[in-house]
Amino acid sequence: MDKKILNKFKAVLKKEQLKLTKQRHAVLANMIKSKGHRECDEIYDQLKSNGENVSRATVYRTVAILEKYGFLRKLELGDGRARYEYKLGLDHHDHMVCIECGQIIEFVNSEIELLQDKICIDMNFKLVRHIHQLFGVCEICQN
Amino acid sequence: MDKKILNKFKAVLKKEQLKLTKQRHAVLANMIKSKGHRECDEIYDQLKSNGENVSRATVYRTVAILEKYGFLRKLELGDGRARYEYKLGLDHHDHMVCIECGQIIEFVNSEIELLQDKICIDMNFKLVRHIHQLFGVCEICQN
DNA sequence: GTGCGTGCAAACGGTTTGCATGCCC
DNA sequence: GGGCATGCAAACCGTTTGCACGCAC
Repeated sequence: MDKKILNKFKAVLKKEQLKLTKQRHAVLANMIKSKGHRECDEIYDQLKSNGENVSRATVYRTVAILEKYGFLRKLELGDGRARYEYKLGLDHHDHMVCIECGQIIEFVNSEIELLQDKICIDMNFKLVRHIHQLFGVCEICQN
Repeated sequence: MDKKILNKFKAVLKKEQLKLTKQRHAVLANMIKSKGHRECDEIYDQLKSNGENVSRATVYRTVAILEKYGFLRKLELGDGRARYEYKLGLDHHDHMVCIECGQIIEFVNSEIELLQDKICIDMNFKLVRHIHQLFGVCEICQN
């Protein structure tokens, strides 16, 4: 794992009086390595097939910590399963979801972000985070 | 209930070979009357206190039908409980959610809608529906 | 050594479903 | 009268949690 990231993780854990266990390290390392939009069970299975035994409960507990401290972003796509993506140091983006094949495509639009900020300012609403998801049919599935 | 809406409901049911039961009528009437962002249990409880006995299962089954045919919109706010709002004939809007008090504020921005459409055209993505939710602290809760 | 972290299995909670009965068409 | 709809309770499923043991610090 990148030393800078690991140090940041260590610093966060220390500050919160949490311990750097091999399970926590394994979950973070795995999330950094495969930068998709991943369900907890996927993470659990992949760790298991790597011979790194981390229980499902610990995966859930760890991604919650990683989300809380900004290493991961949690996505809710409305199908009852949460996805996580690694986000530290990466630019913000939103998601298009194909309702046929489930593919998730990222998109960026700074104009929308600005309009969004303006709405919040106008309405005196202190924006903390947002979800902007476009559901439809991707190019491939249209054929 | 407005005759026009009822007729539309009847037409949909007929086309789908479904029956107009008093439970289905009660759920739709209730959704029209109280135009909030409502959980199934809320609908269930309110019907019950009106003396209209509709089982929880039937509420779930009915809102699913009403959503499918465009009478309701389903909102997923990431807390594991779905909300429904009446939408037939009303303008599209999106939502700001206060993370302190849970209040849901509606907002409209046609510029964002246009940009959104443009992104989809550019990426050859056939947009079906979208979610745009702003999470933050409302004016009241900032004090 | 202390006390947080883990694994396990059970609990949770919103939602869905199988089945016998009810009622719209 | 036929067959979809309902109510009930059980099942479902992703996620959370209580508890005894383990391990980082």
